[in-house]
Amino acid sequence: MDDDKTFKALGDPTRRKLLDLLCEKNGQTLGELCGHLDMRRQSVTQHLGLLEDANLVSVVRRGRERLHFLNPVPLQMVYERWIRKFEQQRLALLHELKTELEGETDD
Amino acid sequence: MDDDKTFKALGDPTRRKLLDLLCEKNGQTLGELCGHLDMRRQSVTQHLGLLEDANLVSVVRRGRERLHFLNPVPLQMVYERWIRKFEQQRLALLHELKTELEGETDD
DNA sequence: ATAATATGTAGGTATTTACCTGCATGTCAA
DNA sequence: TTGACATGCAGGTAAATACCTACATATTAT
Repeated sequence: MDDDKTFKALGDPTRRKLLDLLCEKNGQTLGELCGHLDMRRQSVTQHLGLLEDANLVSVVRRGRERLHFLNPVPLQMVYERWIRKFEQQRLALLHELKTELEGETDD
Repeated sequence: MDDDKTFKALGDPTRRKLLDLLCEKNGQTLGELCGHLDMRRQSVTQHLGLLEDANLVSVVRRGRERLHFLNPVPLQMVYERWIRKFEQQRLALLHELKTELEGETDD
Protein backbone atom coordinates (compact mmCIF):
# COMPACT_ATOMS: atom_id res chain seq x y z
CA MET A 1 0.00 0.00 0.00
CA ASP A 2 1.39 3.35 -1.01
CA ASP A 3 0.72 6.33 1.24
CA ASP A 4 2.29 8.70 -1.21
CA LYS A 5 0.16 7.76 -4.21
CA THR A 6 -2.98 7.99 -2.13
CA PHE A 7 -2.20 11.43 -0.76
CA LYS A 8 -0.95 12.73 -4.09
CA ALA A 9 -4.12 11.48 -5.74
CA LEU A 10 -6.26 13.23 -3.13
CA GLY A 11 -4.21 16.41 -3.46
CA ASP A 12 -6.05 17.65 -6.53
CA PRO A 13 -9.55 19.18 -6.51
CA THR A 14 -10.54 17.62 -9.84
CA ARG A 15 -9.70 14.15 -8.56
CA ARG A 16 -11.62 14.75 -5.34
CA LYS A 17 -14.57 15.85 -7.46
CA LEU A 18 -14.29 12.64 -9.47
CA LEU A 19 -14.46 10.64 -6.25
CA ASP A 20 -17.49 12.67 -5.20
CA LEU A 21 -19.16 12.01 -8.54
CA LEU A 22 -18.55 8.28 -8.21
CA CYS A 23 -19.86 8.43 -4.67
CA GLU A 24 -23.10 9.89 -5.96
CA LYS A 25 -23.35 7.37 -8.78
CA ASN A 26 -20.96 4.47 -8.96
CA GLY A 27 -19.84 2.82 -12.19
CA GLN A 28 -19.93 5.88 -14.43
CA THR A 29 -18.22 5.85 -17.80
CA LEU A 30 -15.43 8.19 -18.83
CA GLY A 31 -17.76 10.23 -21.03
CA GLU A 32 -20.33 10.46 -18.28
CA LEU A 33 -17.75 11.78 -15.82
CA CYS A 34 -16.47 14.25 -18.41
CA GLY A 35 -19.96 15.74 -18.60
CA HIS A 36 -19.54 17.03 -15.08
CA LEU A 37 -16.10 18.56 -15.55
CA ASP A 38 -15.04 21.62 -17.52
CA MET A 39 -12.05 19.93 -19.05
CA ARG A 40 -11.05 17.80 -22.05
CA ARG A 41 -11.60 14.07 -21.96
CA GLN A 42 -7.87 13.35 -22.14
CA SER A 43 -7.23 15.33 -18.99
CA VAL A 44 -9.98 13.50 -17.16
CA THR A 45 -8.45 10.21 -18.33
CA GLN A 46 -5.15 11.29 -16.82
CA HIS A 47 -6.76 12.13 -13.49
CA LEU A 48 -8.62 8.82 -13.45
CA GLY A 49 -5.33 7.11 -14.22
CA LEU A 50 -3.80 8.54 -11.06
CA LEU A 51 -6.85 7.55 -9.03
CA GLU A 52 -6.61 4.05 -10.46
CA ASP A 53 -2.90 3.94 -9.74
CA ALA A 54 -3.62 4.92 -6.16
CA ASN A 55 -6.17 2.12 -6.09
CA LEU A 56 -8.93 4.57 -5.23
CA VAL A 57 -10.84 3.71 -8.38
CA SER A 58 -11.28 0.38 -10.15
CA VAL A 59 -12.01 0.16 -13.83
CA VAL A 60 -14.00 -2.43 -15.72
CA ARG A 61 -14.39 -2.47 -19.47
CA ARG A 62 -17.81 -3.10 -20.95
CA GLY A 63 -17.61 -3.16 -24.71
CA ARG A 64 -16.18 0.15 -25.81
CA GLU A 65 -16.92 1.73 -22.45
CA ARG A 66 -14.91 2.12 -19.27
CA LEU A 67 -16.87 1.82 -16.05
CA HIS A 68 -15.35 3.45 -12.97
CA PHE A 69 -15.95 2.16 -9.49
CA LEU A 70 -14.96 3.64 -6.18
CA ASN A 71 -12.63 1.74 -3.88
CA PRO A 72 -12.75 3.14 -0.35
CA VAL A 73 -10.10 0.80 1.08
CA PRO A 74 -7.11 3.18 0.76
CA LEU A 75 -9.13 5.91 2.48
CA GLN A 76 -9.69 3.56 5.36
CA MET A 77 -5.95 3.07 5.53
CA VAL A 78 -5.42 6.83 5.57
CA TYR A 79 -7.76 6.96 8.51
CA GLU A 80 -5.94 4.25 10.43
CA ARG A 81 -2.46 5.49 9.66
CA TRP A 82 -3.04 9.22 9.96
CA ILE A 83 -6.27 10.52 11.35
CA ARG A 84 -6.63 8.15 14.26
CA LYS A 85 -2.98 8.43 15.23
CA PHE A 86 -3.17 12.18 15.58
CA GLU A 87 -6.62 12.22 17.10
CA GLN A 88 -5.48 9.93 19.89
CA GLN A 89 -2.92 12.49 20.93
CA ARG A 90 -5.17 15.48 20.48
CA LEU A 91 -6.00 16.19 24.09
CA ALA A 92 -2.51 15.35 25.26
CA LEU A 93 -1.06 17.73 22.71
CA LEU A 94 -3.34 20.56 23.75
CA HIS A 95 -2.25 20.04 27.30
CA GLU A 96 1.40 20.06 26.31
CA LEU A 97 0.87 23.27 24.37
CA LYS A 98 -0.70 24.95 27.37
CA THR A 99 2.09 23.84 29.67
CA GLU A 100 4.76 24.87 27.19
CA LEU A 101 3.34 28.34 26.74
CA GLU A 102 2.80 28.94 30.45
CA GLY A 103 6.24 27.77 31.42
CA GLU A 104 8.37 29.22 28.67
CA THR A 105 7.09 32.52 27.33
CA ASP A 106 8.33 35.83 28.69
CA ASP A 107 4.96 37.50 28.19
CA MET B 1 -11.79 25.59 6.35
CA ASP B 2 -9.96 24.77 3.16
CA ASP B 3 -10.09 21.23 1.86
CA ASP B 4 -7.61 21.99 -0.85
CA LYS B 5 -4.88 23.41 1.36
CA THR B 6 -5.19 20.48 3.73
CA PHE B 7 -4.92 17.83 1.02
CA LYS B 8 -2.17 19.68 -0.84
CA ALA B 9 -0.24 19.96 2.41
CA LEU B 10 -0.62 16.24 3.05
CA GLY B 11 0.37 15.44 -0.51
CA ASP B 12 4.09 15.67 0.14
CA PRO B 13 6.15 13.02 1.96
CA THR B 14 8.42 15.59 3.63
CA ARG B 15 5.44 17.38 5.13
CA ARG B 16 3.92 14.12 6.32
CA LYS B 17 7.26 13.31 7.95
CA LEU B 18 7.21 16.69 9.68
CA LEU B 19 3.78 15.87 11.08
CA ASP B 20 5.11 12.51 12.23
CA LEU B 21 8.07 14.20 13.91
CA LEU B 22 5.79 16.62 15.72
CA CYS B 23 3.58 13.72 16.73
CA GLU B 24 6.57 12.06 18.37
CA LYS B 25 7.67 15.26 20.08
CA ASN B 26 5.49 18.33 19.97
CA GLY B 27 6.81 21.90 20.05
CA GLN B 28 10.07 21.32 18.19
CA THR B 29 12.05 24.25 16.82
CA LEU B 30 12.90 24.75 13.17
CA GLY B 31 16.50 23.71 13.70
CA GLU B 32 15.45 20.64 15.63
CA LEU B 33 13.14 19.53 12.83
CA CYS B 34 15.87 20.19 10.26
CA GLY B 35 18.07 17.71 12.10
CA HIS B 36 15.77 14.92 11.01
CA LEU B 37 15.54 15.90 7.36
CA ASP B 38 18.14 15.72 4.62
CA MET B 39 17.36 19.15 3.28
CA ARG B 40 18.30 22.82 3.71
CA ARG B 41 16.67 24.83 6.46
CA GLN B 42 15.01 27.16 3.97
CA SER B 43 13.23 24.27 2.28
CA VAL B 44 11.98 22.98 5.62
CA THR B 45 10.72 26.48 6.40
CA GLN B 46 8.78 26.43 3.16
CA HIS B 47 7.18 23.08 3.97
CA LEU B 48 6.30 24.26 7.47
CA GLY B 49 4.80 27.37 5.92
CA LEU B 50 2.40 25.25 3.89
CA LEU B 51 1.52 23.17 6.93
CA GLU B 52 0.88 26.36 8.88
CA ASP B 53 -1.18 27.75 6.03
CA ALA B 54 -3.25 24.58 6.07
CA ASN B 55 -3.67 25.07 9.78
CA LEU B 56 -2.09 21.69 10.47
CA VAL B 57 0.73 23.25 12.46
CA SER B 58 0.69 26.23 14.82
CA VAL B 59 3.78 28.30 15.47
CA VAL B 60 4.79 30.14 18.61
CA ARG B 61 7.86 32.32 18.90
CA ARG B 62 10.07 31.99 21.93
CA GLY B 63 12.89 34.49 21.73
CA ARG B 64 14.83 33.74 18.60
CA GLU B 65 13.22 30.30 18.26
CA ARG B 66 10.11 29.07 16.47
CA LEU B 67 8.21 26.33 18.25
CA HIS B 68 5.98 24.13 16.09
CA PHE B 69 2.84 22.49 17.42
CA LEU B 70 0.57 20.00 15.78
CA ASN B 71 -3.06 20.87 15.16
CA PRO B 72 -5.12 17.74 14.43
CA VAL B 73 -8.41 19.60 13.81
CA PRO B 74 -8.17 19.74 9.99
CA LEU B 75 -7.42 16.01 9.94
CA GLN B 76 -10.60 15.44 11.87
CA MET B 77 -12.42 17.42 9.21
CA VAL B 78 -10.86 15.30 6.50
CA TYR B 79 -12.21 12.28 8.30
CA GLU B 80 -15.72 13.67 8.57
CA ARG B 81 -15.86 15.05 5.05
CA TRP B 82 -14.08 12.25 3.24
CA ILE B 83 -13.32 9.01 4.98
CA ARG B 84 -16.59 8.51 6.78
CA LYS B 85 -18.63 9.49 3.75
CA PHE B 86 -17.04 6.83 1.60
CA GLU B 87 -16.87 4.22 4.31
CA GLN B 88 -20.61 4.48 4.86
CA GLN B 89 -21.19 3.45 1.29
CA ARG B 90 -18.55 0.77 1.20
CA LEU B 91 -20.73 -2.29 1.46
CA ALA B 92 -23.41 -0.77 -0.74
CA LEU B 93 -20.81 -0.03 -3.39
CA LEU B 94 -19.42 -3.53 -3.34
CA HIS B 95 -22.91 -4.85 -3.80
CA GLU B 96 -23.52 -2.51 -6.70
CA LEU B 97 -20.29 -3.59 -8.31
CA LYS B 98 -21.28 -7.23 -8.07
CA THR B 99 -24.72 -6.55 -9.53
CA GLU B 100 -23.32 -4.39 -12.30
CA LEU B 101 -20.81 -6.99 -13.40
CA GLU B 102 -23.25 -9.86 -13.26
CA GLY B 103 -25.96 -8.02 -15.15
CA GLU B 104 -23.98 -6.21 -17.81
CA THR B 105 -20.99 -8.18 -19.03
CA ASP B 106 -21.24 -10.39 -22.09
CA ASP B 107 -18.75 -12.84 -20.67
C1' DA C 1 -18.72 -2.36 -44.92
C1' DT C 2 -19.57 2.24 -43.03
C1' DA C 3 -20.54 5.80 -39.90
C1' DA C 4 -21.04 7.10 -35.28
C1' DT C 5 -19.42 6.51 -30.76
C1' DA C 6 -16.14 5.67 -26.82
C1' DT C 7 -11.78 5.45 -25.57
C1' DG C 8 -6.32 5.08 -26.22
C1' DT C 9 -1.93 7.26 -27.19
C1' DA C 10 1.62 10.68 -28.36
C1' DG C 11 3.28 14.44 -27.91
C1' DG C 12 3.56 19.99 -26.56
C1' DT C 13 3.23 24.05 -23.15
C1' DA C 14 2.57 26.95 -19.19
C1' DT C 15 2.30 26.76 -14.35
C1' DT C 16 3.45 25.04 -10.00
C1' DT C 17 6.58 23.10 -6.95
C1' DA C 18 10.54 21.59 -4.35
C1' DC C 19 14.72 22.26 -3.98
C1' DC C 20 18.83 25.47 -3.81
C1' DT C 21 22.33 29.84 -2.74
C1' DG C 22 23.20 34.25 -0.72
C1' DC C 23 22.36 37.72 2.31
C1' DA C 24 19.57 40.24 6.09
C1' DT C 25 17.51 40.45 10.57
C1' DG C 26 16.80 39.52 15.30
C1' DT C 27 18.20 37.45 19.90
C1' DC C 28 21.26 35.79 23.45
C1' DA C 29 25.45 35.59 26.27
C1' DA C 30 29.90 37.24 27.50
C1' DT D 1 29.15 45.89 22.03
C1' DT D 2 30.43 41.75 19.76
C1' DG D 3 30.27 37.11 18.23
C1' DA D 4 27.41 33.09 17.91
C1' DC D 5 23.16 31.35 16.91
C1' DA D 6 18.22 30.93 15.09
C1' DT D 7 15.45 32.38 11.79
C1' DG D 8 13.60 35.60 7.69
C1' DC D 9 13.62 36.85 2.97
C1' DA D 10 14.80 37.27 -2.07
C1' DG D 11 15.67 35.36 -5.73
C1' DG D 12 17.08 31.21 -9.22
C1' DT D 13 16.60 26.33 -11.37
C1' DA D 14 15.09 21.77 -12.58
C1' DA D 15 11.45 18.62 -12.30
C1' DA D 16 6.66 17.56 -11.85
C1' DT D 17 2.04 18.63 -13.09
C1' DA D 18 -2.22 19.85 -15.33
C1' DC D 19 -3.82 21.25 -19.04
C1' DC D 20 -4.07 21.07 -24.24
C1' DT D 21 -4.24 19.38 -29.67
C1' DA D 22 -4.02 15.78 -33.01
C1' DC D 23 -4.42 11.40 -34.43
C1' DA D 24 -5.19 6.13 -33.72
C1' DT D 25 -7.90 2.23 -32.31
C1' DA D 26 -11.86 -0.47 -31.01
C1' DT D 27 -16.85 -1.24 -30.67
C1' DT D 28 -21.65 -0.79 -31.99
C1' DA D 29 -25.59 -0.15 -35.08
C1' DT D 30 -27.26 0.40 -39.70
